[in-house]
Amino acid sequence: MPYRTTPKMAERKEARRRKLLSEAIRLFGEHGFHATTVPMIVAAADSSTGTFYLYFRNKEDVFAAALEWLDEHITAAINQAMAGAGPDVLAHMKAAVVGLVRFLAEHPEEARILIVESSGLGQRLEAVRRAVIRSHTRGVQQALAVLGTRLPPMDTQVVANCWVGAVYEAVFQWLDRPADQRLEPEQLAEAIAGFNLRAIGAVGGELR
Amino acid sequence: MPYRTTPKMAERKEARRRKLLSEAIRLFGEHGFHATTVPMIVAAADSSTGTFYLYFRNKEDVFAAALEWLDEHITAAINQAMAGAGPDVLAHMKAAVVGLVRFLAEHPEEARILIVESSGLGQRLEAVRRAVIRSHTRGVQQALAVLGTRLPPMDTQVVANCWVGAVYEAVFQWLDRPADQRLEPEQLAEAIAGFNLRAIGAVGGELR
Amino acid sequence: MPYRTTPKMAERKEARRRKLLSEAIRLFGEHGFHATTVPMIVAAADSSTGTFYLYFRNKEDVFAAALEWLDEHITAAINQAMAGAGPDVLAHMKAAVVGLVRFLAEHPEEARILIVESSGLGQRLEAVRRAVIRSHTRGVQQALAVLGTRLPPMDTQVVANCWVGAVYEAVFQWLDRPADQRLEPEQLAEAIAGFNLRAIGAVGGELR
Amino acid sequence: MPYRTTPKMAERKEARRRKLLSEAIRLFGEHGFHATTVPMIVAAADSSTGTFYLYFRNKEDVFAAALEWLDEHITAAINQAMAGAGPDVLAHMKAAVVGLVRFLAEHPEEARILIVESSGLGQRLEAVRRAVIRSHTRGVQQALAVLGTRLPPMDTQVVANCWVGAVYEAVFQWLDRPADQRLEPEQLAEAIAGFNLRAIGAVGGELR
DNA sequence: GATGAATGAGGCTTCATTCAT
DNA sequence: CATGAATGAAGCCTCATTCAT
Repeated sequence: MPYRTTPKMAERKEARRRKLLSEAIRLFGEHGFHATTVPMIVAAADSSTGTFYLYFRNKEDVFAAALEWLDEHITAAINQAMAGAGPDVLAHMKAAVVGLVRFLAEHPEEARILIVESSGLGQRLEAVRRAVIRSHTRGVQQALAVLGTRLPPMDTQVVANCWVGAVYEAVFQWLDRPADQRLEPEQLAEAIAGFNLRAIGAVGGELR
Repeated sequence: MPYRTTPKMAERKEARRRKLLSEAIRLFGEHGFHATTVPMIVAAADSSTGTFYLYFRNKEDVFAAALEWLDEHITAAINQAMAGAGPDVLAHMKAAVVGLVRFLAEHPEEARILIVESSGLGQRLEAVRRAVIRSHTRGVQQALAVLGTRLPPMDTQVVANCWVGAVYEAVFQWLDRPADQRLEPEQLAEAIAGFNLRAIGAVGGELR
Repeated sequence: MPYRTTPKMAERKEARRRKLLSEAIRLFGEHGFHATTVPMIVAAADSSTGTFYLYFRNKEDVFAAALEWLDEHITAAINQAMAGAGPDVLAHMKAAVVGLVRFLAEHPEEARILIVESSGLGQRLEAVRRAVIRSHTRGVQQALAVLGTRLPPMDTQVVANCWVGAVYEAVFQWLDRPADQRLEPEQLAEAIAGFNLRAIGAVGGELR
Repeated sequence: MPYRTTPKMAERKEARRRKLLSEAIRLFGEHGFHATTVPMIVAAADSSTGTFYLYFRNKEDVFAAALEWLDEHITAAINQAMAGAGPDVLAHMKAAVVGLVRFLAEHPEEARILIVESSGLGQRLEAVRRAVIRSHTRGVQQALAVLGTRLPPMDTQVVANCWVGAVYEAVFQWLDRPADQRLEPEQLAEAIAGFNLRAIGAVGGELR
């Protein structure tokens, strides 16, 4: 008699996949793509090689899934932060920075997969990784476009890259220090946002 | 007749080492640490594996040497740029940015070893890589210290990181575009320097 | 109410087994033993791994069943062909060849499991495969024994092997050509039978 | 000082390769392609995995080399046998059979790689394997062409396949028996040659 | 009976490093 | 000094088989 897949089984399947993915994210963040082995991942997830390949086509695939996960969560964190920021574009931009910094600060291990590795992953993965950062860059660029002529004259492409680079580098260096020597995340966010806002000509929340 | 090491021999030795190192830098930049193999390096340098290990303890060692080479040249480029900048600190800082950007733009392949995947090397190499960037950060921080109270209130640690992050990210994204879609290096440098200077409160070459 | 195995259930069971087996035969013929995986078989048969192991002990088992199936059908085809051949032994032998060739030509995919890679299965399967061919060889040998002294002097053992080898090789090479470049099966059978009959000294349907 | 590759080294290299290849041939013949593992080969050759991949691109490559080796030696054996056979075409054909049978009988382990495996090796290998047998078939066909109208009417394509199939099957079945129950190789060769010659209408060394 | 998720042994292959020549 | 053949540890991945549902 044709038994069907029970909802319980589907749940367990999903749970397994999530476990594998979350351990993979952690390990990729800690050791990078190459130094993280499939055996390491399955051991951390209390699973087995076979199971791993049941859920992911290969090691690259799980790395891509990790980046995707990160992308979604970063985007959500930024959107949520912006949602509470009122109508002003500058306030939005600041909120986005604060949301991003807060997220990165609260998920240090996951965040590290954005720095820890770069090319040498085959074109495919590097492209995905770049896309994550590039999507923020685009957001910044759009905001700058809205501000338009009120800005000092500047190349918005370059400025957007500077903006994003400033955020990530500041956060990563912050993550690199021992936890007891770190600023409060809020202060960090404030400092970075201040830097960037001044860089586009805003003073005291106003473009002057 | 007892051999002596003639100057000529020493020259040849040095030349061989340089050849190996320069090919290694190029290949690391192109493919990353893991995807670059020792056989690839020695083939490119018309040498042999045995000889490679005569000049470098191992693959990490040559990567470290590559980073060191890059550090020296970047530092030299910056210092040279600053040397022609007059007495003003702000002018110095701008000159440093311009010098750095110009160097990275002129040595794209070598520059890439700073972003290119290098993890899973034990902490050691990653630390070296960080050190290169950190040394610029320190330079920026010192300059900021000199400007002292004339600056808007800001955490100089964070600001220095933002400053450096802005430079590198903007340059790397610039390198990522097809050559015919790039700004002129000078314009790029100008845009980045403008971003950073505004971010520390400078307007029109003056701290407002 | 106590269950009894209804005839209908037994039918369905048998049908399932047949489906699995026939798909397995097809796939083994197409890809060989190793390149055919259990998942491939169950997918082709719209079944599941679990069910597969309900009907077959393991992958070797289904291959053995495939060979057995082929043996039975080949034997039946030969017997049927011989049944219509009148009393003459030579006519019987010719009819057997024709029947075999016709069957192989009409079931090319199934026939291929006799040539297709099947080794590395322990001796067991290879032995089964050999047995199929050997049984024809025995048939030939018995016929030769009946003809006895009317034959030219020859080692019947060797001759029987030659006879069978000639049939299979000719058919397999025939199967290897594109369908539009093949002789008609009847002509093929005629040619092979002629070869073999001449080889045992028969000319014009008579032992010279 | 640029040491050159000494002749002694080249010798050793060649010896290593030969050792690996000959052990591979033996093992392939014994167990077939799939059941023969690279570790098995290197262990038998007192070598190491790394060395194996120094001489062969992969496992398929060494199998191809094995087939090539066999092809060369079979061809040589046949040619040598034919060289001493006088001017008559029939005598040549008989000599070829005798030469082939003798070679296969004297190299039973190597010969087995021609039967033991077939498709499922990727197209490439199967093609190579087929080519070995097909080249004999072509030789037979050419000889038949020379005999031309003196032959009974027959499809030379089919006949050539029968001819070759008869030889191989008879030899392989012969190899399958325990050594003490085998005919003498010369008698075997004689019997097979007799079968084939009669099959093309030759009686007593003459086409009648 | 039927299902398919889970397992893990074991295969192939790469490449940093050594050492005899 | 220079060479490159040899090594083997270790990684990725497949797939036959089991068993809880």
